[in-house]
Amino acid sequence: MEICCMELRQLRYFTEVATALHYGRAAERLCVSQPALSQQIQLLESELGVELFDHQQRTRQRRVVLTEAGTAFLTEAQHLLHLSRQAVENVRRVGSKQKTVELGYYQLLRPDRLVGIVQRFNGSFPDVQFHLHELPTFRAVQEALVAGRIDLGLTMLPLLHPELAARPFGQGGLAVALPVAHPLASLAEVPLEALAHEKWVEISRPLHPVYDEIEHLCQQAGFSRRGAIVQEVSSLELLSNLVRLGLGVAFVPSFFDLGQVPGVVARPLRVPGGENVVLTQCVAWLAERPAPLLQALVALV
Amino acid sequence: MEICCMELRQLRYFTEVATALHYGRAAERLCVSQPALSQQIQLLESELGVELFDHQQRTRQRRVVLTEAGTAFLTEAQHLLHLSRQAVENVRRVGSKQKTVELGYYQLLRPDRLVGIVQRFNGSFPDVQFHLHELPTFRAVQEALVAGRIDLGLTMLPLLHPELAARPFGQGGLAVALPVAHPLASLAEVPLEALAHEKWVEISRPLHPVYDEIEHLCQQAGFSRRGAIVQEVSSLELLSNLVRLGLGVAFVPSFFDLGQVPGVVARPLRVPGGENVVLTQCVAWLAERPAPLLQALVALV
DNA sequence: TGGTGCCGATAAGATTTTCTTATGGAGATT
DNA sequence: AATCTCCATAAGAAAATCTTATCGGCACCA
Repeated sequence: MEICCMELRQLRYFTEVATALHYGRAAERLCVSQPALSQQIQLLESELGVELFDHQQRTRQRRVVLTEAGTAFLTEAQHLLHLSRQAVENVRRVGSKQKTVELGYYQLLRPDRLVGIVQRFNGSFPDVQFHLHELPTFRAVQEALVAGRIDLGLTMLPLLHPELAARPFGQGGLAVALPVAHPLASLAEVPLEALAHEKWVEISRPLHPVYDEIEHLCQQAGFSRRGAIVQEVSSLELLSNLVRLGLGVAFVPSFFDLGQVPGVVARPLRVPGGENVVLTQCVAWLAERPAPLLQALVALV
Repeated sequence: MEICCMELRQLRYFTEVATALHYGRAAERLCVSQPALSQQIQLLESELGVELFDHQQRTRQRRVVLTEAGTAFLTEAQHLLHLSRQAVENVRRVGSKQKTVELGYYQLLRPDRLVGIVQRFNGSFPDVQFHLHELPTFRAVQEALVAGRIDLGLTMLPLLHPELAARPFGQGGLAVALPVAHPLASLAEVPLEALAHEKWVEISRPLHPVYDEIEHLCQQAGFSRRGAIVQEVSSLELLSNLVRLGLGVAFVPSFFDLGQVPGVVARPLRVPGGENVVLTQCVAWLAERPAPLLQALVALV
C-alpha cells in the first residue's frame, strides 16, 4: 500500500459496489475482476480512515452492507461523479463551438454501425458539425485523409501511407457471397475447397486490401481464381449485384452487410488450416495533427 | 496513449497549471517533474476533445494562456476538487464519531513534532478522541502496542515483535550530549576519537535500541566504553540531567531535542568512515488489525 | 547577429500502481 | 456433512505514471 490520493475511479467502483451490494456483479458491470474491486475499496477505506462497508455482516448475511458513513459517502460520490460528467459535457460544448469534422467512410462499414458511431459522436459533441463523405474504397478513404479532404476516416487496415495512424475497432474473416439459389447457400459454413470450380467477381486489385492473401489462401486449398474471375468491379454494391445476377460468386468481409441486396446471401468460410484472412476495420487520421477533438472521437469509436 | 478516464489527479494538475500559468512552477508545487504535467494535460485535453491551453501563444508570449474552454473548465475543476475534499471531510466526520485512538510515544520525539502530528490528526479527524501516552522507552511503546494498551505508537526501529508493522518518518545519526562548559562543546562537530577518554552515562542496555552498534562504532574509532560507563539510567531526561551535572557525556540521537535541559548541548558526531549509526523514527501498529482509521493516521505522519 | 537562458514538448526507460489469475476460508444451502 | 456462493488474499502480469535527458523555439542581451 502506498500513499496516493482518492481518485474518481475509486468513486466509480465504490458507487457500483454500494448500489449492487455485491462485489461480483459490480465487477462484471465495471468490466474488471472482482479482486480489483476489493483492493480499490480497501484502499479507499484506508485513505478515508473510515469503514464504508460492514465487514462483520459482509459474510454473515451473504451480502454487503453499507455502514452509516458509507451511506453518506455514497450520496456524495454519486454527486461528484455526476458533476464530473457534467463538467466534461460543458467543456466540450464550450470548446467545440462552430467546429466541423469531415468524416470519411466506405461501404464496407455496416450502415447501423456507421449510424451508431455518428450518434455517439453527436451525443458527446453536440455542437460539432459532422459531415459524412461516402467514398468508394478503403483506399480512397486513406487518400482523402492524406489529401486533407477529411479529418477522420473509417477504413480498413493495412495503412497505405506513413503519415496515417489508426485504431482498430473490429475485425472479421472472409465470407462468400452467393445467389440464394446457389447449391452451397444452404450450408451454414462453406468449405473453401467447395468453391474450386466457381466463377468469380471481385473488387479490382488496386482497390483491394487483401487481394493477394486471398489468392494465397485459394492455392493452399488447391485451386486458383486466376482464370476464373469473370469481372472486376470498383464497389461492393456493384459486386453484390453481379453475384445476384449469377455472374459468379464473390468473397466479402464477414462484417459486410448484405441485407440491402435481396437475392444474395453471405456464408462464413471454413478454411482447412483455420487460417482465414483477417480483415481489420479501423479509424484512421493524420498522425501529424493529433487535435484533441480527433483523439476524443477516436476513443469513442 | 490508452483509453482511460478523467481522474482527479488530472484536475489537480490542470488547476495548478491554470492558476500558475507556468508548467515549471506548477510542477514544483505539485512535487512532480515538468514532463509529467505536459503529459497529463495533453491526456486530459485529448480525452475532453478540447484544447485547454492556447498552444499558439504557449511559446509566443512566454507564458501559458487558457482558452475560453479552459477558463470554463478551471472553474468546474476547482469546484469538483473542493467538493471532493469536502466529501472526504464529511465521511470522516460521520465515520469517526465517538472513536478514540490511544497514541503512545516516548521522549525521543521532539515535542514540536509530536504536537504537529497530533494537530494533523485532529485536523483530519476532528471527531476522534486522541489519548496520549508518554512511555519511558522506544521498547515500552512497542510492548504497549503488542499488549493492546495503545493503538498507534511513535517509536523507533528496529521492530522487536513480529506482529508489529511500521512506517518510518524520519531518521538521524548519533550526537553527543555535553555540558556547556565542556571543552568539546565549542566545536560544531565532535570527532568520535576525541571522546576516547570520556566517562559516559547511558540508557541501560535492555532499553537501548542500538547499544551494541555504538560499542562497535567506538571500537572502530580505537576505544571502548566498556569500563567507562559510570551510570546507566532508564530515560533520556535522566540521562540529560546527569550530563548536566558532569557525571559524564552521552550519546543521543541527533533528532532529540535537548532544549528543555539548560546547561547541556548536543553536537553532531563526526565518524571516521562516515558510517554513523542510523536511528529511524517510525509509526508502528499491530499488523493484524489494520483498521482504516489507523492506516489513514499512519499516512498523515 | 550570434550567444545564452528560459520554457514547454518529446522520447525512452524506470517505477509504481493497478489488474488478473489462482486460491483460501467462512457462511449459506441442500 | 457436502457443496456452493462470495469476498479476501497473494503473487505475478500488465498498464499507467513518472523521471531523466534532450530538443526546439522564442526572448533577451551583448
